Amino acid sequence: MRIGQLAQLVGVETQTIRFYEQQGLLPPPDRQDNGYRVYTEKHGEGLAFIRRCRILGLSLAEIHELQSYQDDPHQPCTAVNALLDDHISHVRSQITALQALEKQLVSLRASCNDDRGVEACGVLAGISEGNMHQQ
Amino acid sequence: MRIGQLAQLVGVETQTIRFYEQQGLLPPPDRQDNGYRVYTEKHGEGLAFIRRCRILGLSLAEIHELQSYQDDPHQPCTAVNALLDDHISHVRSQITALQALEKQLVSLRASCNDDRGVEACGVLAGISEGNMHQQ
DNA sequence: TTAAAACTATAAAGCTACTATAAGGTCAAT
DNA sequence: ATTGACCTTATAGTAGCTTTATAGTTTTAA
Ligand SMILES: [Zn+2]
Ligand SMILES: [Zn+2]
Ligand SMILES: [Zn+2]
Ligand SMILES: [Zn+2]
Repeated sequence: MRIGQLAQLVGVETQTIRFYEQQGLLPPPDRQDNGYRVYTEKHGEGLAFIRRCRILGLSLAEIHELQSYQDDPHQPCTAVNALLDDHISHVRSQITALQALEKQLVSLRASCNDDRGVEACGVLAGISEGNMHQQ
Repeated sequence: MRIGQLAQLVGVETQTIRFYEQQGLLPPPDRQDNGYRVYTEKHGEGLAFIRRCRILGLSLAEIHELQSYQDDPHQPCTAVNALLDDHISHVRSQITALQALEKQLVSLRASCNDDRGVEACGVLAGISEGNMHQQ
């Protein structure tokens, strides 16, 4: 299986596959005589794993860490679960920050309707005056 | 006023000020004979405006757009308000996506307790099996 | 058969919004 | 005279790819 087929199978671009290989997330495959990469099903599974992790918002570093646990299956899975717990709290704090931001933006937006000139725009005035309530 | 004083006044690093100048967000100040930048109060206001926009999550491109409106004060402010509306919807869709993600992560986490080996870890199994419900 | 289309390879740059480092010039005080 | 604080430019690094450039290979079609 060549790189294009693998890419289509998993739904990634070929460059992305090369990039993961370069980053050490995907093992370097064998090469044909012409230098073309040849992939096996294992590579497909590995790549799909990476993609699912990315969809879950995990960073490449976190994925790398997960892979190191996979390579050592007799360890207790405490570290895996802890990694996920950490990531969940990342996500939660992002949500909290964005919600505070949304509130601020909505109140700023409420300070203007569309029937004004830029010089009287409540939004621009609100930003310029700097009476922003820090979270 | 030199760059260090301006930086301290607004609470930014000096490199950030030079960066904004390079990006066309802050007008190039006059220079002393020795090449040092000399800033006025106007620059201070401009820089503070940029920083407040950044705190509101606006991109440098969006800030640039806002500045172009400021330079043309007789236009109606429809575009300003529209920019903010767009940004609010950016933020809202990010929140929605993150909330869906959080749900997925929490349910994945619930599939494992800490008292297993990596080979039986519900989290790793959940990712590997790929039975993830796409949002 | 040959020429174009499609695929592969590497290397390097671009994206965002800075931050950090290097190597050096300027200035006040000691 | 030299230390230290400040300023200058240029360059590289961050994350996770995407895009571009350049070139070699394979497949398909005329
Ligand atoms: Zn994380
Ligand atoms: Zn307005
Ligand atoms: Zn925006
Ligand atoms: Zn587990």
